[in-house]
Amino acid sequence: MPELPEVELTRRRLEREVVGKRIEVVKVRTPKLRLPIPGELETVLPGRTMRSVGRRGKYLLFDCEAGSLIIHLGMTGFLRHLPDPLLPGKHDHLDVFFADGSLLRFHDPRKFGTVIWTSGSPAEHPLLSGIGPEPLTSVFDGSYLFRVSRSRRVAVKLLIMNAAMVAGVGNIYANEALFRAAIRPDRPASSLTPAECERLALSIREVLLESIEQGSTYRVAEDTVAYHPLEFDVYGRGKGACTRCGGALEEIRLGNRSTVFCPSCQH
DNA sequence: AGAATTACCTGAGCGC
DNA sequence: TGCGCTCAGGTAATTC
Repeated sequence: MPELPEVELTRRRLEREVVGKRIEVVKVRTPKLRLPIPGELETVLPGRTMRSVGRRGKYLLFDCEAGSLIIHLGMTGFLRHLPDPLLPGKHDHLDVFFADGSLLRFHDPRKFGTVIWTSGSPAEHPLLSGIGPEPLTSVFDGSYLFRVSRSRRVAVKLLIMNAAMVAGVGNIYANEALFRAAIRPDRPASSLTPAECERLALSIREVLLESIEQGSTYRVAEDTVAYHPLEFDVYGRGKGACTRCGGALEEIRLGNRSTVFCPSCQH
């Protein structure tokens, strides 16, 4: 599933592919996602030029002069820029046709994705305004994590997956970062020491950055979309052995999400 | 305010 | 071969 690294790689790819292109026609094929795709896209976007592609957490922000198209890929969404329009297939929910004949297509089988239009600043949109600091900026560090965790007894894994606390950390990288920081995911957030918060903030930055770097060398084939081939230490390895000590990993559920950790390495 | 729970959705994998 | 079941999970909304 697209996590922050995949969204960032998508941003970089689309920045190369669609910035500067003039929108000619917009077709909303599936209005009913979890949140409806606004029909006004079809009237407000044509004639506008895509000026930039930004990112806030896992939201992609397309500056379209009159406002911004905001897209979240959800679990299974992806965006492709096609030089020559192919006929839309199943789960192709939104097409943005450009004046040069190419096409930006949003595809999402599970319909967890979100498409938003705002005529104002994306940062001020209600769905984005409450998002916490970007994990790859200096605003996010151990002291920040320590400060916001003091009044929280929730499991630390759920804290770092809370977008209001820090943007864009999903289940995969929450598991990986906690393993790297040697912290048990079910520890109450308020029990973390300043040193542990420092390790955790650093680990989150590292796993995200490494994933972006690995993914950037991974070429997406013309008709398929694949995510980076990173091998994980704990995620998806519930019955496996710890890559560090060789002991048995343990799998539990936190917030109804699969959680894997090493009971002997993580404390 | 913080915590817990639910809804949304479909493909994949599995047992039979 | 196919049926029914479970699982995957980000986020908004709801409830306590």
